[in-house]
Amino acid sequence: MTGRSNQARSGAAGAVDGGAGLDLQHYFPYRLARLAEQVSLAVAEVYSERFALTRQEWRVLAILGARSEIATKEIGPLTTLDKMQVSRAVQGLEARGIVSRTYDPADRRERIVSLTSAGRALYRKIVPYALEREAGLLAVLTPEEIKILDRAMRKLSAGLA
Amino acid sequence: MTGRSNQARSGAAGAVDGGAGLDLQHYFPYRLARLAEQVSLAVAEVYSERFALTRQEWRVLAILGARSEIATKEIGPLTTLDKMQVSRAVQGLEARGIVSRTYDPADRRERIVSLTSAGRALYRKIVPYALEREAGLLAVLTPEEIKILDRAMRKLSAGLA
DNA sequence: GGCAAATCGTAACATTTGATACTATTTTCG
DNA sequence: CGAAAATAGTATCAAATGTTACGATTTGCC
Repeated sequence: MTGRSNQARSGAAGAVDGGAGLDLQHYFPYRLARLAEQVSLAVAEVYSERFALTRQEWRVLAILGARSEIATKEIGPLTTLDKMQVSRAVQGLEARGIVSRTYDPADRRERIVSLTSAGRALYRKIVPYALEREAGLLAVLTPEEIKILDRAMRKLSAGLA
Repeated sequence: MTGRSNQARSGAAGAVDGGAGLDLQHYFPYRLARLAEQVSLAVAEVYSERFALTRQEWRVLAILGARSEIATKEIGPLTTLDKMQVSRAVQGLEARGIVSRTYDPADRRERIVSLTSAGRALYRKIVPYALEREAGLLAVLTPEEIKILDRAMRKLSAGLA
């Protein structure tokens, strides 16, 4: 990704010659996927190993911690989960007493999800660890790097939407 | 991730109060996972929709394009795939005539994977699109931003290893 | 008002992915 | 040398995930 680092590097090691080469180790999409997976794994230690939540459940919990009560259909857009993932995550959380559900009286197709008090307690317990993890990750960067990384991520994301 | 953007923002919208809050939309691990998924999807258009390869098969092909011949056991570390994923990806590629395999005479447990000529042709066909995609993604960034992004990714990755 | 189309959430099925254990071979070392 | 341990790759089974279609309800429109 450093400029043309992935451009024609012909004649290398018996590879396909006469055309462009692609070095996977330096290919930006690969590197990004790899990093995201590493980070995801590191964060999963918090919610998964310590609190037995799936990634999807954790995302839903994170949203509910901030909103406390939410219509099921709003969860998807906020968590980047499709409606089936949301359905399963919420069912999982309900089975463990972390959320409860009621039907919206104004539209009985919809269900409202709320944190139980156990859910609120769990949220309060997890969040410090999650924030600590985030801070720990970013600690290797300078404030300047964080700022640019933030901007770059926004721009990349916007460029894809 | 911008400094303490995820720190205590108590009293917001009926949420859990008296403790720290975590805004998922600004939580770095979430944002990174989201971006990586977007990018992955964009790149998958190239190898998946146009050439019917899975992500794992594409990674193996990308390695073989540069090496042309490789021991199966070397593929995993180079592609971040576990040995089962490698096994399945290689089988898939072999079934489609993209690679062929022989047993290593020096150690008959090992198998050597090589690109067939059809595989080389496929590689040459895909690579330009893949590089074009990468360039397209990065085009929204300035050279300076690319440089810092590159550095930040390296540092984050190293910090996790 | 009433019927067609849309929406919400989930069930049911298919496919993908992950975990475990097995076969074949090679290496280690008593 | 030869038995025990290690290694490469894969089969097999279990779990997670994606897809399709459905039941219940609401909305739009004639």
